Amino acid sequence: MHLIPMRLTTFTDFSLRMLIHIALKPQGRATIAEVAQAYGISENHLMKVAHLLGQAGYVTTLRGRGGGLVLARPATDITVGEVVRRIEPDLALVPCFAKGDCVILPACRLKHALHAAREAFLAVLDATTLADIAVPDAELRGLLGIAA
Amino acid sequence: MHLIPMRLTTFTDFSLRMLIHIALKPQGRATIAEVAQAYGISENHLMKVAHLLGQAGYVTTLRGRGGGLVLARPATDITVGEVVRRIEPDLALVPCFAKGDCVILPACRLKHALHAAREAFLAVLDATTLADIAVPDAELRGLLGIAA
DNA sequence: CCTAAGATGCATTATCCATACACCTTATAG
DNA sequence: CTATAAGGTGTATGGATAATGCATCTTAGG
Repeated sequence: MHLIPMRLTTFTDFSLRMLIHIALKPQGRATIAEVAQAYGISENHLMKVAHLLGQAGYVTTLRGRGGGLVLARPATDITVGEVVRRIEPDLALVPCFAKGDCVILPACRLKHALHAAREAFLAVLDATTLADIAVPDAELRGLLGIAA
Repeated sequence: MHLIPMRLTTFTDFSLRMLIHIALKPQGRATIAEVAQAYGISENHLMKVAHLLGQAGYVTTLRGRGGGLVLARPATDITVGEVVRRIEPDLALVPCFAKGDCVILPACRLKHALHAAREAFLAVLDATTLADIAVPDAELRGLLGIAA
């Protein structure tokens, strides 16, 4: 038996917000400072998010003047499930005995149910693409202060 | 947009373990001290768990000598999903704007996807009963030190 | 070569949960 | 009727983890 920490951290939250923001920009380019301001969140933290998104191959990061972030793959090709799996640290398949503190592990049936439930959770997110959640309508752009 | 803290706390973990333990006992009765010892977990914490399980109507708590905990409903009637929904504090439907810190809430499409994913997660657990995960085989009882 | 942008590491702070402790209540045995 | 075994309750402490802040470096245009 074990505990599946399935909390989505703000790190993952910010990752998704950032991708949405970039996808909504007419030219498809945004800077960290711009996203941080739009959502009123920490620029420092966002920088780390941006870096990881770059390393994971979701965005291309451009340094220097006129730089910023650009989607590295089409929005229709990036699923929410994929991003969550990649960004959320504890969603990775961790052996239940990571802490080795459960006695009935070998015979634990709850483990299977929890695993199946988690897969069902991710399956729904796998069916949702960035294009689905970043529809460039006027309302969304308005709320984010993005000119059409 | 928001963040769904879907981590299962040890509180929920203990709740399920405790229910399993009671269900596995030949006479269907267990004490807090006994369960705490079997799993090597905090008796203090377990006591709060036991109390909540009692309030939620899953067990009947009996004070005094010869007391302990007894299932208040048949194991085939208690689903894991039901317990998780009841015990996990943040799984309750919290408005996304609980913190009021997200700008695009009104137009947020990610919200819907996350909500659907959570429902899929719980649906799997709804299909699992306590009887399914507390099968009284020799292995499980052996690991818990429960005599048949 | 100045400035705008991201990269990186470290330190600090905040949050939340698990745990411990202290004391109370209930009930049965003898 | 008292001792003891059980659960009930509230407060306080500690620890893990994550969010944040700060300092410094690197890269690229103009």
